[in-house]
Amino acid sequence: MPGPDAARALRKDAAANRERLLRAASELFAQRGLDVTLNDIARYAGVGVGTAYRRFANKEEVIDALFEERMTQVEQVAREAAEDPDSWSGLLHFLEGALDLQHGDRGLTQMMNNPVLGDARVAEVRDRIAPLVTVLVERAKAEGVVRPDLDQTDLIFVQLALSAVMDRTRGLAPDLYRRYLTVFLDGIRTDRGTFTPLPVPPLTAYETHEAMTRASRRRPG
Amino acid sequence: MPGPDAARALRKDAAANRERLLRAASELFAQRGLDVTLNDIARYAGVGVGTAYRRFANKEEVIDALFEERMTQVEQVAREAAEDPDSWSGLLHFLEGALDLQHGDRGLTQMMNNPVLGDARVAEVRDRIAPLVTVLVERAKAEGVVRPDLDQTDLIFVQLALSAVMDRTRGLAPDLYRRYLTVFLDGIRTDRGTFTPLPVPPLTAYETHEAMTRASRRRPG
DNA sequence: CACTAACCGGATAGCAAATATCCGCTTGAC
DNA sequence: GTCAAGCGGATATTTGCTATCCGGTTAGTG
Repeated sequence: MPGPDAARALRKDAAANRERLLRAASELFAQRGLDVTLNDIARYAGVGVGTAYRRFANKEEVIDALFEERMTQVEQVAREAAEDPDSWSGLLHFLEGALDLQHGDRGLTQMMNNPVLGDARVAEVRDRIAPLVTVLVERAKAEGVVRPDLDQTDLIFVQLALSAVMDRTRGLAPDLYRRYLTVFLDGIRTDRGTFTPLPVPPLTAYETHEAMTRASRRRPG
Repeated sequence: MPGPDAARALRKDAAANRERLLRAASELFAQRGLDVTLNDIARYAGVGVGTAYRRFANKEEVIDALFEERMTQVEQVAREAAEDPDSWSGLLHFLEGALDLQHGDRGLTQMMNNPVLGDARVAEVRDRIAPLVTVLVERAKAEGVVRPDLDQTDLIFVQLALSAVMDRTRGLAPDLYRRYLTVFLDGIRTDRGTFTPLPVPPLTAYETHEAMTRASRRRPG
């Protein structure tokens, strides 16, 4: 009885189904977040539930299989940002880029903000990304383009804060969060003569009420 | 068969138990959020489950009974803020006050940010508070102390964003959110010569990892 | 083509957690 | 003293997800 995915070549159809499952999971996670069911994923993939469970022991294994590639995207953004010769635009690039990824993928937000996976797995990725963020912030501080009391960890929490807005306004004004990103940036930049124009109009009072009144997820935070 | 709480005087012991239940609910909601069970509440109140269900048809009815007084606190803060002769300090007072209330009451955050109650109920409260916020923002804009593209609805979303941080760091650095409130305020104030010192130290990298790695609730969001 | 190990679908068993009821016993109020 | 009102808490019900099982199908090989 080989556990799911013992390291042995799968039959062609099985391998194909595994791929369909991963693609389906990827889409569903992006649209609806990580709490879709493995059964949902199977149905969406056009495959029996049994097949899903034969290929993956449980949902976490599916998440794990997608975790790497998603986090690599984030790492990529951080790396580009850290390599930007202009430290301010690097910072900008990182925050905008990371948030934009989450913007297109609800599951990614949950992967980044929740303990969905084993500590070890998460720690490994963090150890790859954290140093880049440190560079980003320290460099900007050294050059005096941002407030001196800014900390690397602040970027994490800002991202967390803004993703809460994103989540609430998804499907109504999905990029409203960019208003607050802009305000935040104006709050940390040294050379702010005049305000950076807000890139997105505010919601009307009615729309705001709509947004706050919609069901969340079930749950998420 | 009178439904729970038909408008008829309760026997003395019954009335007392109702009070104990409400007090228990208030504390549990504050500590653990709205998703505690009616059974939890009964146990905490030192009362049988049956008693709880005799007094309230379900948890929502308990929330509803507490909703009013909680929201009145928020309204109070908004009113004080709107009456502050200094429009900037009014704004400050509102945001700090509202967030501080949430700081001490996890359930309140959920009441404010989630559709836990009927639309009608929420709409009524909103109609009482929204005008005050409008005054606050419009006045500050008119006096030129904040950026002209600030909108009243922005205060709502900032509060939402910061409460996400608060929720994540509760029990580790419960007032970390004040860092980001300060940055936000620096991002909207016109007369910022120098940065407002951040009122709270950042988390260490390790603490940040801790915070992001802890279980959320079940979920919320 | 014949054969079989691998694979498939999806009904359904299992499980967990919350909700809500029921009923025999107790107590406040008149 | 009487009894409607109230009490406790074991337990039935519900809900929604997780995971298995098994009869039927198919890829791959000689």
